[in-house]
Amino acid sequence: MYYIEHQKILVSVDCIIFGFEDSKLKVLIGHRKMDPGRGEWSLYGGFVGNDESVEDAAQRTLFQLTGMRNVYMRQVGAFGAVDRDPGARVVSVAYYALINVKDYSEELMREHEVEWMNIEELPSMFSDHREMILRARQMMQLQIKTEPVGFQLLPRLFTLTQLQRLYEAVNGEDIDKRNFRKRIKDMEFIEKTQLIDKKSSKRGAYLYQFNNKIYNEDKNFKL
Amino acid sequence: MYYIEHQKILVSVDCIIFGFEDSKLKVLIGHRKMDPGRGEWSLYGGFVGNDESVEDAAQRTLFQLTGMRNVYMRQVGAFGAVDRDPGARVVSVAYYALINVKDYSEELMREHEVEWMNIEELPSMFSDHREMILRARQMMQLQIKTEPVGFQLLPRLFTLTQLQRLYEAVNGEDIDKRNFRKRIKDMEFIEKTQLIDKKSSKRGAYLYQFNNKIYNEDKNFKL
DNA sequence: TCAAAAGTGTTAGATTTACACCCATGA
DNA sequence: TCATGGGTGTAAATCTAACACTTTTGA
Repeated sequence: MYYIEHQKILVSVDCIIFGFEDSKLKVLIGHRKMDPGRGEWSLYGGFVGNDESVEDAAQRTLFQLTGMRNVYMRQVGAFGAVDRDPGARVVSVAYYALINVKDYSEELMREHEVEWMNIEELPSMFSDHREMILRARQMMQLQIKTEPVGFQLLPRLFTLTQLQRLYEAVNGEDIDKRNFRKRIKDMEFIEKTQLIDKKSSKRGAYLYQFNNKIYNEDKNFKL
Repeated sequence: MYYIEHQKILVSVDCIIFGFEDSKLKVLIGHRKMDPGRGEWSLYGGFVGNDESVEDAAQRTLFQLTGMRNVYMRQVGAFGAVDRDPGARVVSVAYYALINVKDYSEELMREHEVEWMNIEELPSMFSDHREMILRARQMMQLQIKTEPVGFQLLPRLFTLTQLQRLYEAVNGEDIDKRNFRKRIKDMEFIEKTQLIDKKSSKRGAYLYQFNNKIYNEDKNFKL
């Protein structure tokens, strides 16, 4: 074996799981179930095993929490302050994931005792978890401007108002409705269906869907 | 102690050191001096000790190689494939740094047997070091559009042509000279001095400098 | 009947892009 | 004297931002 003279360190992953509900960007957090720090608000995380990649560990952790696979996930970065975890030296790699709130069963939420917290109203949290969330949000804000990732947070069929509220929630500022719709119309991969949503208004609104095949033809997204 | 049931892993840092010379973006790489992989093209790296943050380890590693402190550095991310290092399981956190080629002594270059490699002509490299460099470059390309980090790669005094060549090298495409200079003129924190550089042309060109104090007043940068 | 959300175009201003010639100097 | 890099302005096209009213329908 090589590098034997060097010190090994615990490596963990933490999942920042974003969801969108009631026109608000939310993040899934719970109360820490182990010492030290038991009871504090915390991200859901796990340790990286010797025989799994860091990426796989993040996917596995997300699966444990949500039962979902093939979820959109991106690395936020490594957090490596010496005293970031009061229990031991742990270097953690944060990932953010985008899921549709409706796909996450309330049953699992109760089982893991996690809840959707409004991103604008984060409590103080265990270790550096709050900074992780803020960094993840910054990255997501950049990402969502140039790649069609917002659809991960919506149901397959969505109204234009929902889509607009999503962008407003992520970026934290209002968007002009007419300008927004004009830009959407230019994107052929956001397809209008003939279905009408009657839940959100009396009049009803057309439902749209993201067509990934068309998007892949020229990947021309800008919002 | 907590978390005792979990496995510890070697954590390393790798430094992607960018420089700018002969109108080309370059990266400092050398031949690996240890087994396994001895002799392969490699980034300069080091292991993270138990009592230093990952960030500090990166700064320390950079200092070992260049003798420089207070260098502009940003994390690229964690690389965690199980078999990325043939010697052992190692999770590595990559950082990129921007330095002025002139500040790096040829003596140290010889001592560490590293050289400036054109970013467009990267050889195949040890482990995932090539991917690290490519990711670092992508991040740098984004960064340099909205923050005045390019000056880190230039001497304190520079000509507008040098600055333009730098942006061309980073983004890999030519820029119109008149449009470029128009944009520069709008930025008050890029100050014209009365000094003339005679090295690069017979006529001579005015030297400019970045004024960080003025920049901090309203941080309005866009290129 | 009225409150609430859906839907729809135009215009002024700002920004971006394309483009060509003269200048100063050392070799 | 000429080759080399330094320096300069304008106009067309594109993009962005601001703005208000009509429609539909369930309560």
